Amino acid sequence: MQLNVRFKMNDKLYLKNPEDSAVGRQIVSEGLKMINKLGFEVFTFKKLATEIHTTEATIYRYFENKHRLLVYLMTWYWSYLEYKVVFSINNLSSAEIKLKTIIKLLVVEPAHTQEDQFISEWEAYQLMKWEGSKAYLTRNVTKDNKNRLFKPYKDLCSRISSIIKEYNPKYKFPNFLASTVLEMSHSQKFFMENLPALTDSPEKNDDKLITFLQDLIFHTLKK
Amino acid sequence: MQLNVRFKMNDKLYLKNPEDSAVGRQIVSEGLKMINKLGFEVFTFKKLATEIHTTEATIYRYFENKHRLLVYLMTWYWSYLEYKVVFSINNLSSAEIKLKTIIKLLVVEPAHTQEDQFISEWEAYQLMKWEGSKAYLTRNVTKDNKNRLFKPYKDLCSRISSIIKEYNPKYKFPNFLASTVLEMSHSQKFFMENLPALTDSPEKNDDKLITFLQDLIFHTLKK
DNA sequence: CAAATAACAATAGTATTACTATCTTTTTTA
DNA sequence: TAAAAAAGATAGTAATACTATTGTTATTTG
Repeated sequence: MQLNVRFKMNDKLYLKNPEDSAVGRQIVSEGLKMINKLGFEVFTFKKLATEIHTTEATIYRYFENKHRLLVYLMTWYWSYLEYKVVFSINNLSSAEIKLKTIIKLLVVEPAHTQEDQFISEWEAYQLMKWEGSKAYLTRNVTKDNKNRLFKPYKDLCSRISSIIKEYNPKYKFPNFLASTVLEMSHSQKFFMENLPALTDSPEKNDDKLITFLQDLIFHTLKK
Repeated sequence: MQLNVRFKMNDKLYLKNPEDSAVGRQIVSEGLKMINKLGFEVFTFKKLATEIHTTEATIYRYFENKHRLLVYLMTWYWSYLEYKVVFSINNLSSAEIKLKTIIKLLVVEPAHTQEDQFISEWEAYQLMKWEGSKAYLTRNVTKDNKNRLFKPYKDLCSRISSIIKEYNPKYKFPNFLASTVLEMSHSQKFFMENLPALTDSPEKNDDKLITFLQDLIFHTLKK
């Protein structure tokens, strides 16, 4: 089975929908790869234009600036993660198993092989790890938030939050806990790979992080 | 009592020690304020030079680029936090009370009044909240880390980690937990103020965040 | 099928950024 | 008080982050 997911993207994210044309799709998919390769600060529309044999002007017809492209990509990934979460816990009846499944899903790096999707899952995962928080750590958060650009992130968070409530309806801080797990599943991986002294897993050992997060969640939610 | 703290800064952080001259100190203290005002991306050395009535060239004699200034400031703040942590738990014998004290210290915004220090604590706290992770989320992490630029952050983390171990010597993930608390004490505050849907505290209510983090830590460390 | 229209390429141009270089003046220190 | 160091003044460059214009090529629609 070769599944191909698409999400309805907020139209404030772009000037012209990149999904509607070949160039548009290239801007998004190659842009993602290039941001990962160079880092967001070094990435420019000029470089991307050269890479995909188009012009800067063309890219600017799709995205207002490179930050919008970043938010577009992150938004796609958050939606994708919510989809994966929903899919993975489908038919599971125990909230405990649901939460365990979600943590694994968040921590484990997706496979890199044969990805012929519009947006590469593996690349999106790398982006989350390295540039994810830059989507909201700007002076435009409030405006962007009003434009509902972070809705997919909030939806993902509240999806996890509701399972936390399912597990322990009396727990007072399901959103804090959900966003903590979400944030930490990515940033602790960054630490493991780049600043291992901040972690307890010097090698790329996902199991320890999974155990840590599961412990954290279930001890906290103990009834 | 008017205490004035100074830390030995890593000399890889600057080209010329800004503490040694009036302009240097202005670059640091006004630079901090300006980054907070404009946001790191919009901040430039040119603008800072105009503000403090000096030239770009002069600033470049102190710092290689604006990212180095950011790391300098963050490094100062991490050292300062460690100092505050050590100071605040001095004479406390119970590891539990130590951890509770530290969480409060991390979460509560410092007072803004009459700060005649070289670096304003309140401004540094804002910087941590808005730009903190940008210090390490770059393609230079590894190099910067080799130059020991993140040592103060690691020291702060391991300081907390050792109290966690003191509280429960059998706990397997003291570093994960310490860095989680450290990161979350700042980024959940950012969420509370800017993306409250991700939290359980719509108003600026520190108590809830403090309770959440204390719960998190003590349930996790339950023997 | 022709005409209209939208999309894209090509090109040019501007203000700002992120620097480097050089020379002069001022301040510090020996 | 002379030498050295720091700062100021000024200039310049390559790259960035855009905007605008015009011509060309697809695509849509009447």
